[in-house]
Amino acid sequence: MKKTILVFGLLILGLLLLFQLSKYAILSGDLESEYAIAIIAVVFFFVGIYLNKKSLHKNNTDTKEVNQKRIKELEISEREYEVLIGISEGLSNKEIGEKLFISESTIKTHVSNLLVKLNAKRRTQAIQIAKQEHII
Amino acid sequence: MKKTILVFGLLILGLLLLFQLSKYAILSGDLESEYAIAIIAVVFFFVGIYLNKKSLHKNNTDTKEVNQKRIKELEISEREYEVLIGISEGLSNKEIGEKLFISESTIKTHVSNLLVKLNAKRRTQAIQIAKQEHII
DNA sequence: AGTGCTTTGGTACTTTAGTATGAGTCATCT
DNA sequence: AGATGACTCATACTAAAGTACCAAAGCACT
Repeated sequence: MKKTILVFGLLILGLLLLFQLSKYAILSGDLESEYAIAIIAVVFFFVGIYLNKKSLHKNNTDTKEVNQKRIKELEISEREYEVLIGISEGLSNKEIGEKLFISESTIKTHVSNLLVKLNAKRRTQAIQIAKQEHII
Repeated sequence: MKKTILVFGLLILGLLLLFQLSKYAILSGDLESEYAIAIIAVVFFFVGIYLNKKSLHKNNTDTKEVNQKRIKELEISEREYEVLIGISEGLSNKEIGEKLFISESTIKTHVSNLLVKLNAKRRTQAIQIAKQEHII
């Protein structure tokens, strides 16, 4: 957060400086007004692109941040989450068990608990809800 | 495509016009150079944002276009695709049947064919593959 | 009119999924 | 030390999902 403020502060400062410089350059005749205007145009053009990318990127990281919080809110444990990932990868209970080195019975227990916590009736619905909640 | 060229042409024309106008405005003293520069800055700032959004949006529609082609390549029929959507929504065969007003038996047939066409062992895997193929 | 494809539906059967219940282990917290 | 919660596993069921095979209706194309 502090970094963002610093970057923006420097950005605005730089732009104001450029602003003043170009104004005096034009008035004093040191610089052709075409060049000054062109520089301003190009700079602001890229500033526009930069800020746009920044804000879009922010949204992405925001939704990724929601993940962990939501998982905790739903009281999904570490192991249950691993099972959830297995489900979303299209694995069977048996395959998930082999992947995590535990029995199929245990997977069934985890899946059952997951369905309750995600308020889903089936594993396919669990996938859909988990995606909606941005936890996978 | 033609529309894009038209928009860009008009955009460039407008910017050039603005450019010339501001130059003459400054030279003739009709307008304070600050204002001219400010206008240029603001305009190019938004042009930067606009072009950025445009290019990002283009990528999205591109991936959406892949959809239909891939569905045909995989020889997935209209009805099968509707069933696939039902699966991805987390519905049971029975629920999909009720949604499409056909029997559960028929859904099972469609699902079975879908699994072969998508090279999946389970409906959950079908979801994963369908997402990978950008067909849902 | 015949061919091919999609869609529909059914029966019978096998395999997964999911529920309910109980129980043991282990680490952590109080 | 005892409570708590996460993880493990098993048995016994019930409910879905999936497979295999067959069959018929409808549509488009030639």
